[in-house]
Amino acid sequence: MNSVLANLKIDCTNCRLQHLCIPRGLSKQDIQNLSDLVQNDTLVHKGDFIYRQGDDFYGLIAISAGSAKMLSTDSEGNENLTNLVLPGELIGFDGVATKAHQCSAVALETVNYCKLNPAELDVLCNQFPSLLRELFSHSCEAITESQRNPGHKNQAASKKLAQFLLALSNRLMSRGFSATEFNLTLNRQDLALYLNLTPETISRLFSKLHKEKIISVTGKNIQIVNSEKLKIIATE
Amino acid sequence: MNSVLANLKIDCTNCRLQHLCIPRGLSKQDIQNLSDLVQNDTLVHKGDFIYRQGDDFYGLIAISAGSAKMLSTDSEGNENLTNLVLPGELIGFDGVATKAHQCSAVALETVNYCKLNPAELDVLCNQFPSLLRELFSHSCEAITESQRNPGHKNQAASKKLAQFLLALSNRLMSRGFSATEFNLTLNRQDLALYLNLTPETISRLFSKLHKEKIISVTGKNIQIVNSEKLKIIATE
DNA sequence: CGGAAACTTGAAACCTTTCAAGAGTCGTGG
DNA sequence: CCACGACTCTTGAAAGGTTTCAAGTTTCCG
Repeated sequence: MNSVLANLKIDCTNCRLQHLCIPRGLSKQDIQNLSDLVQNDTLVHKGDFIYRQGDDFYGLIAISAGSAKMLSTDSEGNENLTNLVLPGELIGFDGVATKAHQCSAVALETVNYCKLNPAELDVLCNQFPSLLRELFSHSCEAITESQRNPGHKNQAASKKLAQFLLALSNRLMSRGFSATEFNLTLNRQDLALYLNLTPETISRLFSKLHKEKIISVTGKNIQIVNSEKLKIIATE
Repeated sequence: MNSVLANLKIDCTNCRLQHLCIPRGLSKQDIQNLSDLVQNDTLVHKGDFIYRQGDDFYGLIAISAGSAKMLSTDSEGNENLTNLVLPGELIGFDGVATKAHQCSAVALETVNYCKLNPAELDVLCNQFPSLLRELFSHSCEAITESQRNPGHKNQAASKKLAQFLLALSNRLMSRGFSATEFNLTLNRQDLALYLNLTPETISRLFSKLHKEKIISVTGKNIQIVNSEKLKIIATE
């Protein structure tokens, strides 16, 4: 590893995810103000909880590396997987209104994250309205997203899976990763929870898409072989 | 109608929905500040659009009377019904981040609404951080809600319908309406869109619940006859 | 009052789930 | 480094529930 690079302090002013994270659209001065409030680069391992449903509000968190899943247990005790979180995305909004988290965030692999603590969020609210405005914008975007893409509609299972794979491919590409080959950090059970299917159905669909040479599946390694056909399946 | 009451100007400081709407948790001074920025009581009729998907951001809107549905057409041209909106609820967040609305809001009956215009939202952002903070809190709540209750999970159709009816009953009750008898402002087609079922299935379920004397259905008039049994169906 | 739209009801088809069993993968310990 | 055990994944067959297609009935509104 390059030790010069390794010693550079990473903060918001030089983060490679600026265009996705809170700094998006902010002035240099605002990014500096933000950077002074943010706690950078906490590391957690696969399976660790970043926060748990029921915890006191832990802060707004930006995933800087790795991926995480959002879990929420409803009043009947059923566990739902509500989101897959990639680098540059913000989580923690579920603890703002009630001061206690309504979801759990679990690392799917080694994860680095930055955090704006509750106290610093208050500082920001009082002193830097433009930053708060940006956070407001982020949260509104999350609403729109979760309302417009209720990924769990009663569509054909193959359509839901194709849409998931294409969306993931796009999200990975916009983060600088390969759009055609990637590692699925969710296992079949988690993916089934997310898409409202059973693990068996997921497995059958993967096999079918593999046989048809539309994707190549080797365990969690996925290659998109024929994205055109995949798009056709995604639109039916 | 009582003319004295009718002539009283309704604003945020005397609104009966204070406990649900933006003023929730604000100081008297903040409510006054808010009230000065809000445009009160616009009236629209059944079928009218409050705003359309694609419109420039129209403002944050609080429904003060009546009900509305939120529609969004996805990239494939399929129309989804993402929400039923009741008095005291805020809409318009879908236009904040992009400055253009990602959903349409359509009145299901005569609707009155109050509006915080984009320009006033900016004033608020710069001058009254505590109000902006409250809005941020509202938007975070909406995220939590839409992520935790993806009302359209692949559950038994009867369970989804029972859950919908019970949730609607609770929401109406907390707004001062009857919890056991109400008018369904959504038609079967809209309800089917919302629950991800077909109108035929909705119709069959209503007939079944009616025969079993769990609810009484006469067109759009719904009475909850046996809420205990309905709760059992809702939890399976 | 009449026509269009919304709603209801029936029967068959289709797709996912469920249940079951076997195959593959991973990590730990000998 | 290999072996074992647990867990995950795959595959098959049957069952069940919603959708689809179709036709009839009711409601609403001009």
